[in-house]
Order: sequence, then C-alpha cells, then structure tokens
Amino acid sequence: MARLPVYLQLLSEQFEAGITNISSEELATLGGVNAAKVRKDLSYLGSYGTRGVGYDVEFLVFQIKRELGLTHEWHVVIVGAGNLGQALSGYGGFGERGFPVGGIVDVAEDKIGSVIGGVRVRHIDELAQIVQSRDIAIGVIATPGPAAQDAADALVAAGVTSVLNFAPAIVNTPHGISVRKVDLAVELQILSYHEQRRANARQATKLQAVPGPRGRGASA
Amino acid sequence: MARLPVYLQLLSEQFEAGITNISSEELATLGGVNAAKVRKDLSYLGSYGTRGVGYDVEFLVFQIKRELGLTHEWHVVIVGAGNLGQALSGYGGFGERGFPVGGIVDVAEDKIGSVIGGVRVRHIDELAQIVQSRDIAIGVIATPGPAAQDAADALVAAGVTSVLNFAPAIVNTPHGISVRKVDLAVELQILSYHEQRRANARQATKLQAVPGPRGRGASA
DNA sequence: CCCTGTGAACCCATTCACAGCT
DNA sequence: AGCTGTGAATGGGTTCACAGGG
Repeated sequence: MARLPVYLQLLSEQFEAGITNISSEELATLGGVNAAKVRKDLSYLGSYGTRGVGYDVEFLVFQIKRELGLTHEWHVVIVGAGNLGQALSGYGGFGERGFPVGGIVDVAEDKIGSVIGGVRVRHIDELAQIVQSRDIAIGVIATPGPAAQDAADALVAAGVTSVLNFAPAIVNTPHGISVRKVDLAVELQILSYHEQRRANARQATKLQAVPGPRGRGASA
Repeated sequence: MARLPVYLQLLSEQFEAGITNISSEELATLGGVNAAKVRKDLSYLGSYGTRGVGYDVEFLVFQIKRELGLTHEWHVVIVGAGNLGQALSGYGGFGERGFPVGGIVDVAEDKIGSVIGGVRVRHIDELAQIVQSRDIAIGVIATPGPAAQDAADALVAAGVTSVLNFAPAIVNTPHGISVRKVDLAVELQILSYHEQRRANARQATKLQAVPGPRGRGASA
C-alpha cells in the first residue's frame, strides 16, 4: 500500500517525540485522512492494535519497516550526471533515509571522474559491474527525456529490478520490473492548473459584479 | 485532471516528430492507458476531435496548455537553500518547462548572498517582497522536515497560493491553498516494498522446492 | 468505414457502522 | 467505556459498448 511510508514517517516522528501509543483517530488526524482507512491499512499488516487502547508506536514502526523491506539499506545507482543527477547525488536525503548512492554513471566522457556527493562518476559501460558488486536493485534515471529509455534498458540489462524515473518520458520495461515516475514539471503544471482556475474564478466574479455593456456572453 | 500534463508531454513529442494527427488509440498506447479514458479526458476540454479521423496534435497541445494555464511562465520561489534547494535551483529543468526560479530564500545567514543557478539567496524576511515584485503564485519547500510548516506559513503569508512540498513532512495550509507533496524517500520506499516482495517470493519458491526438515511453518 | 463522444455497467477504494475484545 | 477490526454500503473513477458524425 502506498500510504505505509506516510504512516511510517508520522509514527517515527511521534516516537521521537516520546509518544508510545496512538489511536487510529490520532494517526488519521496527523495524516489528514479517515480513521477507518488507517485501520484498514494497518489491519493489512496483521492485528497489531489493542482494542480499547490503540497501537504501540514502536512496534508499528518496526512492522511497517519490515513490510516495506526497510530492515536494511538499499544502495541505488543514478544514471545521468547532469544537473539533476548531480543534484540528487549531492542531496544527502537518499542516504539519510536508507538509500545510499552506490554509484553514478553517465555516457559523456567529460563528466566521468568527477566526484559528486562523495561518489565518483563512472562510465555507463561499468553499470553492470557496479550493480553486481554492490548488489543494487534500484536504479534512478536522471537523464534528459530522450535518453531515458536507453538508461532504463541499461539498468534492466545490468540486473536492476526497480526504477525511479525523473526524466520527462515514459519508459517501457519488461514485465516484473517496478517503475515509478516523478516529473517535477508535471507537479508544477498541476499547481499551475489550480492557479489558472483561481484566476478564471476571480475574472468571472469581477465580470458578474460589474457586467460590461458589450459582454459577449462571458457571464454565462 | 492530473493526466493532462502527461498527454501534453506525449503530444508535444509527437508534434516535434512531425505527427499532425493522432487517434485516441495511438495516444493511449503511448501513455500506457485505456483509449476510452483518453477520450473521456479530452472530451472534458471540449469536442476537439474529428470523428473518423482523430485529433489535431498542435491544436490539442494548445488547448491543454490553455487549460493548464501554461500560456505564460510562472515564476516560483524556493524556500530552503540547503542541499535540496540548491539542487532544485541548479537543475535547469524548472525554467526549461516554463517555471523559472524567481527567488531562493533561507533563514541561515551563512547561505545568504551565495548564487545558485544564477539566483542569489536572500533572507526569508524578504519573501513577501520577492513574491509581490515578481507576482509569484507558486512556492517550493526544500527545507528539512521540521522547518516545512514554518516555510509553508511564510509562503502563505507572503501571498503564495500554491505549494510544492519536497520536505518529508505534512504541512497544513488555509483553505484555498493548493499543496502537492513529493517525497523522494517515499518513492524509494515504495520500490523497496516491491523488492521486498520479490525477495519473499524467491524465498517461498525455494522453500517449496526443497522443504526444510525443521521448517517452522514458513511454507504456510 | 473509422473514430469520437458518452450513457451504462463495472470495479475497486473509501467510508460507514457496528460487533467484539480489553 | 474505548478502540480495533471488518462486513456492508457508498461513491468515484475506469472500462465497455455503441450511437452518431465525418
């Protein structure tokens, strides 16, 4: 379930704050969702709650981590050492959350050898060797859109079975490979859409308040 | 609709490639979705298709851009000039896709004044002035988790009405503010979950093939 | 004849509501 | 009494299937 990571984060925060027990109601409020949904989601892990009391925060954190496979670190390999690849590698957030960068590769000779976030950029031909030596299962595509499919193919050929795609392109992979896509521009476009609607609404209100003498049906 | 940006991207690529007309079937294949869904989504824009023929690619691109409010650029302001903020600012992708970085702010004195991606880091107290001078509607939160709520409050106070939150925290905003959350760690955790399931499946297969004599119910 | 546009059927996630344990 | 766990009801999004226009 895609909400488990969210619960994990909330529960971890509560645990840090010294909370040892939590009800579905409280957790739902923190996450801005329905309490019944929380209970359904958590019941999927097993019956780990205590009726009349709630859930043990620490135990729940452990169970979610186990379910998500977060009992050990997962090294990732980044394909593409351009702006985005450098950004992701330099951003320490991956390692902090249990996903250290185990390698970065690129096709461009001039990028190879430079060190970003403590990791040296290597040639994409070395991808299989990097993946196998560090037992890497997750690859990150940080190439321009047109190169994304090649990057995905290279990752799959190297033995990676999960792909996080930041490139603005849809990649095709064989069955059995997990792909997730994060497109920063798409997120902004969705916000732009909301802004656009707000702007239209303001305009409509204005037109309604002061109907122009030559209004061509704009108020309809 | 959250799929319009995807169609826009696909259609733009097709247009670049010289395709002038496209059927819902073709577009559906490119996007990996159902053709009926494509038609429903596009019909929401109006009846812009031609029966028996398909859709005019260029016209459709224009209509989607209009609907998404992409007829002009939207400047964004980034809060947080740490690793992630620098990464996002240095990454040229925002500007390329119509969302140039109009400012970066931080609370830390030592970050202020440095230039990232051509933009100078300024103090968060100047946020309102930056937002108003450039008429910025979209703010990006790139702070550590605990500072995210403060960043959101500052953005809203400054007049921003849409927020893209990269911090690992849920932020509360007044009604009427659009918020989207992108958590890179969550994406990786979801992939980790898939990897975990694959690992479990492999283990189960192995146990089934060669049942251990002292198996403690693992094969159930 | 081909493909769009759309009512109707379907499906699955969400929510409700309450039985049951502590 | 309080809160979990879950069958039943709800609702929204997806898919089907076909009428209708080019």
